[in-house]
Amino acid sequence: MSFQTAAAAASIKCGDCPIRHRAVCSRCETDELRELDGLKYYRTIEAGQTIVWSGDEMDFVASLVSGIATLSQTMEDGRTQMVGLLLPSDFVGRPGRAEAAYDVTATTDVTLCCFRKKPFEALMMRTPHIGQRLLEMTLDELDAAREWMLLLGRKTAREKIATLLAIIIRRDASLHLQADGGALEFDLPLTREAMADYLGLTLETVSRQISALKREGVIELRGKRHIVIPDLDRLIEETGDDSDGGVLT
Amino acid sequence: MSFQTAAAAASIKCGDCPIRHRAVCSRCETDELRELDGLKYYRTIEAGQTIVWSGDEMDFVASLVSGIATLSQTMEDGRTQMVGLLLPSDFVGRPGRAEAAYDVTATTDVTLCCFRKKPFEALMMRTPHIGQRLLEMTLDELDAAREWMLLLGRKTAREKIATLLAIIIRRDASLHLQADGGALEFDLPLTREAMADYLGLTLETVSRQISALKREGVIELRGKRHIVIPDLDRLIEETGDDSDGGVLT
DNA sequence: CGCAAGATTGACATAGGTCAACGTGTGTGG
DNA sequence: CCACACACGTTGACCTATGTCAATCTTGCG
Repeated sequence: MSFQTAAAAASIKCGDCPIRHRAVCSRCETDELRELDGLKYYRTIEAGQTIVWSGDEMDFVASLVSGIATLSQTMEDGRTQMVGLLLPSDFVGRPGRAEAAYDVTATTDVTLCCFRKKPFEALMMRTPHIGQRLLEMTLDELDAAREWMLLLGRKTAREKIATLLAIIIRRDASLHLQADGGALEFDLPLTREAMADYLGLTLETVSRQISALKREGVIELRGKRHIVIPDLDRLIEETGDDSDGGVLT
Repeated sequence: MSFQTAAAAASIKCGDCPIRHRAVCSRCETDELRELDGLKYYRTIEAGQTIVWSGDEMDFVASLVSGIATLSQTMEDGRTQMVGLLLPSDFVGRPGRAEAAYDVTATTDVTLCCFRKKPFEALMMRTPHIGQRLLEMTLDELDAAREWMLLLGRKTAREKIATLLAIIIRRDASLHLQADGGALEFDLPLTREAMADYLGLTLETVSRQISALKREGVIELRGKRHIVIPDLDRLIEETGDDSDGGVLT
């Protein structure tokens, strides 16, 4: 497991932090921020590296500053299921728990803003704003997990793929908004295997369904990872969800 | 939707409440309890009735006092997936959200301890103990949801059934502890259809797998709903989980 | 250039879904 | 007190979506 302290990142002041308004610390006042500023330290992890293994002692919690990481569980015989996708501003670790419950793996290069667990927990007791925000974030994650349960339990392979693509777009849309009428496009941040682990499929099925969607014109591929959606409504029909879904509204 | 105020239940003082030490209010001090006592009202729902429909305006939150309820999501074409099982002390509703996100259905007769949402939210702002406990409970639910994602995405039908039985036993064990060496037994609180909705299977598959487990002596049936486990380790082997699993330890 | 790592595709196997018939048991009304 | 209806459960025959195994293609990189 390789990591290093990011010399450059270490100098970021919380006030300038890119995830300032979305992370656990988003509700903190100036003086609370100052305290966090003193506690925090940055850590960077290269793409492909595992950040923590399930069962490891975990003496820190963190906010994901940049990059993408996955939470996954693996059975003894190797079957694995992704149980969460961590994006910038998401929280890693659980206050009040000593051991990691899941494997956390960096999908791209990742920067974490870490806090040693004990001081963080102490701060949390003194600072209701942090607990409040963490509750809100946890409730959102619970909703996402439950939406995923519907996908895993009841959707077909094709619906699963379409849903994943739609979710990635929805997320992307909230950042670099694109022309409404025009074609949407984005880079898949996941390998076929990672997609399979997320969707409860095999990579072969993922590959076949992507090919099928391409053949039928629902999506276009530019290279293996870059996807173009000529007609978003068409894609959304394929997800099996209620037609609206609140995308881009 | 039929419900009524439980005249008898209405007189329960928080101090005597059966879920006093596990629910959202578990950390509250005497004076905080007094305040809750003033806010709360009881509501009972008969087995089979739906408590709220997904999308409904929801102007209350509640603790489940007795009985069992389910959270589920249904797709337009009728496919449904249970996304949570609510047991006594579990919390219903989400502070800060106006509409219910899931159908909540009473599986058995159910008693709720309700709070109108606005006053409860206000109380939560003033009383960190409630938010803290709710965070803890939400984190536990998130873990449970993620464990269920592994089951839905990667387990075989047989493993799914065995896991469900093991979970019910684990829960039961924490109440009426039974002789360690002796056979464990319990009543299934769910129909085959509800089990299927929980496990992402059809009821036929559930029925077949239960028959198979019976045929092979992993379980015994007394009537349709009462289950006897002659050898717990044997059942746990069938779940596909790590051998220990922390059951009864 | 030539190999890995990722991705695609094909042939085939199978777990679980679907449709349909048949049990079982319990509460209700004649 | 019977019977019969209805909800729940079981079982069978068959089908299909997805998994498995294996060969081949593509592409970026040392």
